[in-house]
Amino acid sequence: MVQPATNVALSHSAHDHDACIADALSRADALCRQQGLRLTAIRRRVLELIWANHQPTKAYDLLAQINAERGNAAPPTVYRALDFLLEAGLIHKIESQNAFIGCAVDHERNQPKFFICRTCGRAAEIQSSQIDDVIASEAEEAGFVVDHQTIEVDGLCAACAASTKS
Amino acid sequence: MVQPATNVALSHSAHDHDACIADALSRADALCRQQGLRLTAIRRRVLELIWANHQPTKAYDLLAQINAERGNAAPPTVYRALDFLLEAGLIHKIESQNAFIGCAVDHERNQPKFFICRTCGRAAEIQSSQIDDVIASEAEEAGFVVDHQTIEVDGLCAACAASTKS
DNA sequence: CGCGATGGCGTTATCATATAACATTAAGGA
DNA sequence: TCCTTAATGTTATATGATAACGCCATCGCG
Ligand SMILES: [Zn+2]
Ligand SMILES: [Zn+2]
Ligand SMILES: [Zn+2]
Ligand SMILES: [Zn+2]
Repeated sequence: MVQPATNVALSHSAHDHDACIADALSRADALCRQQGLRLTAIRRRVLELIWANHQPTKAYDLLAQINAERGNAAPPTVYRALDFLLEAGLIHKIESQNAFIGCAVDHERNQPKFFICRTCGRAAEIQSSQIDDVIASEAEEAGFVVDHQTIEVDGLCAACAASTKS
Repeated sequence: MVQPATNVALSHSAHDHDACIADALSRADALCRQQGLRLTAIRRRVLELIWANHQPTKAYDLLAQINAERGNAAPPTVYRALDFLLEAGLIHKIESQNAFIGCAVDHERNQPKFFICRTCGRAAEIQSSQIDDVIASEAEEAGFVVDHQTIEVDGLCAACAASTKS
């Protein structure tokens, strides 16, 4: 079972990170098998790097990490992998940072949304559907048909807020 | 009195656009006078262009519009004006589009948030504080201290939805 | 008034992010 | 096998944003 992402992602306490990455990859494998998508070597490696970083990660940083191990890939290599992963719902883009982060959330009834700590850089995807409900009702009222949401809340996570308190 | 921005901005019906621009500029003049900020010629012109476009506008488009009339400004000219206007709260950045839009909203008790129509390109800043309230309570629960929000809801405005209907 | 401090702007160069276009290779089905 | 399609490689370029430096206008002060 996946724990609420909020806790793991924003927590500063240690966790079994290898297992965390492995879980994400096996979920990805399962999802792709089930949907007839091809999680090729590059795509899988990009996803793995994103999870390994465990923070919103920039495309060119991924590119550098890839090139450190396999030679000289060009930007399209990474961007195509990112496009695939986005499309498959395996990652999200953090628009306010031009960065990408892994998704461990079920989006049947809610859209992606994030708390992002400006101090430690961690981003937590939160799953509550309350925000979606309010947006839906506001949209309804305005006759607006919702397609996609970008919700990124910047601030201080609990741990960083605590250590800031003079 | 400023009407709720939602209606004006997403409405496809005509409005007195010259007055709309003039209002925005006079509000900006007042705010800057009051806060001891200098709304210089360039800054004012950039703000005017943003309002004239009445849609999220890209920095390099503004640059082109400026250059069409005054010669050859360089990117920093526009970006510095944009930084000033953002800082002053006179415009917002639409992160999902790397574009900028004028603000006609009172942000005492709520943070910027937008409905953006993918068909007509219009963006409406909505003022409801319900969304802020829910986010605040979710944040509270997680011990997260909110600093800034990026809320951009993409979809179809009422007018475009109506004309799409089969 | 003369002077120095500051802020705004011009200019050049460069960095950062993302995609277009086309060639090549790999995978999968008849 | 051979054909089709999807994925990847490769080169070039588009698009978005900032660093760094110098000049000049504005303003406070002696
Ligand atoms: Zn997600
Ligand atoms: Zn933190
Ligand atoms: Zn606003
Ligand atoms: Zn529309």
